[in-house]
Amino acid sequence: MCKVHAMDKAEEVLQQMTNRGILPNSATYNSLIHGYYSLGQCEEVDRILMEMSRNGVQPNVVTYNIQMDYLCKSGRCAEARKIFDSMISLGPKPTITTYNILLHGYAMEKSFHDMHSLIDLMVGNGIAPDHYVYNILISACDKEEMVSEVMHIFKKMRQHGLNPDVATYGAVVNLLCSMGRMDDAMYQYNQMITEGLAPDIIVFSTLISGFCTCGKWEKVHELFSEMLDRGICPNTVFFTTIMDRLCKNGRVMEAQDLFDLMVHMGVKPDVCTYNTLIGGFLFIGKMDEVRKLLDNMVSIGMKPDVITYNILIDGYCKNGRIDDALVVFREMLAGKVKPCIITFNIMLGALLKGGRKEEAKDLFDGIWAKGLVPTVVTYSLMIQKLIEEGSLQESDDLFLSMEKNGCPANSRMLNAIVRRLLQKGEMPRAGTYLSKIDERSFTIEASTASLLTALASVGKCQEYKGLLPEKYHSFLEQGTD
DNA sequence: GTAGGGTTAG
Repeated sequence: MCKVHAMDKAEEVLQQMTNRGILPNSATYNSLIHGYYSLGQCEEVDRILMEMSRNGVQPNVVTYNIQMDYLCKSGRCAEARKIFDSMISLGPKPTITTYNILLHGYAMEKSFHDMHSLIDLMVGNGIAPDHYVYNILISACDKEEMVSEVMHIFKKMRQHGLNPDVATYGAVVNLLCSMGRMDDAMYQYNQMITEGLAPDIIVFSTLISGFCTCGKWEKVHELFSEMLDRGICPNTVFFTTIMDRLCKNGRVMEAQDLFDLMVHMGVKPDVCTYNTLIGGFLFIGKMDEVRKLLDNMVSIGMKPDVITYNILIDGYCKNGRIDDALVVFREMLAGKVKPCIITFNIMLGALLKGGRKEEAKDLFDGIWAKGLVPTVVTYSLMIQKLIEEGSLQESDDLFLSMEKNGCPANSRMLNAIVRRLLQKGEMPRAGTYLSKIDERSFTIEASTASLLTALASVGKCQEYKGLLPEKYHSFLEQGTD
């Protein structure tokens, strides 16, 4: 019942069992906690946790895993890590699932350093990596230069006695398709069939999206019939995935055609489908089409959700209509779809970019009153603006208070700060933040490195060397060639 | 019994 989100029914059963003197245990409560988290109802989770402790039922490893998974998927890995650390020191002992949940969280924020040190810790604690570990690693790779890395991991897993499964191939095919390397993707697809694995709907949607993006319609049709021949029915996610890829490539009218096709085939669009298409029309600035879709949504009884609003606000901002975005934002504050931290991040970013710092500052200060927690992205936006306008003491203070509030900077944020400081010619401070990248074993991004190189080429190499950590001197020297 | 990976929107 929890899995199908029939929480009222589940609560009823809980009530019945209690009435008959059958005491719920951790597994009973875990089912409810998982159900409420997947509906985003954290107050209900807190209520269950209180009830658990009142009845003397201890949370077990699964309880913590569920909580960690929720935190990681909400972009709050730092908080999940705290639970993990307390499990290491006080128990219950993390299982391979616990490691994988955190690993996936780090993968979502592309913290490769954290991923690798977690795998080291796991192996050090006597747990051998399984399929999940390898598949998470592969799916975190999303850049051209990572293809060889992925192929390496691919080989390595076989050496450890784990044969790639459908999800492994799915991740590899996805990477190749996103690089536009359709021939290589098809090679892997054929390879997987040779190994006796049955391609599923995800593999087909990935390949078909790839061919749609490059307009190879004959391959699209070929794969689509092969999918049907294998008895796989296209579903909502399948169509939405392809529509998203089309929209991102500016082929919004083709996405619209697909929308019509899915309706024609009797596959029901969901909120995500509408949001995808709305985002597409905003991207090409067709506001009348956006309006039509919103009306259409409401007319069939589908409710726009927080993401619909975020897409709208973001779209208005990107079309230079910040005041229209603010109107929507205020509607949210007053209405029943409450803004989330991402809504704030979008609005903050747009106000700062538009030079409206005072309004941004007020918005930032109001986050806590809405019961929301700022993320690295939120702080990063504010800090970069402070640097840009030269309020360096203030930016340092905000950085410190951020980390003190349990939100440690990640690699991307530190790199962004260093780039801003370099652009402002603030070498000693850039040096300080470069050292933080080093201390935390993060790596310097290509764009940061090339900025260092470019700066050195204006002839101040020696002067800069005294201000930056020695490790980065080679970038300066490249600039003097 | 309850928890984890590869396609979809901010």
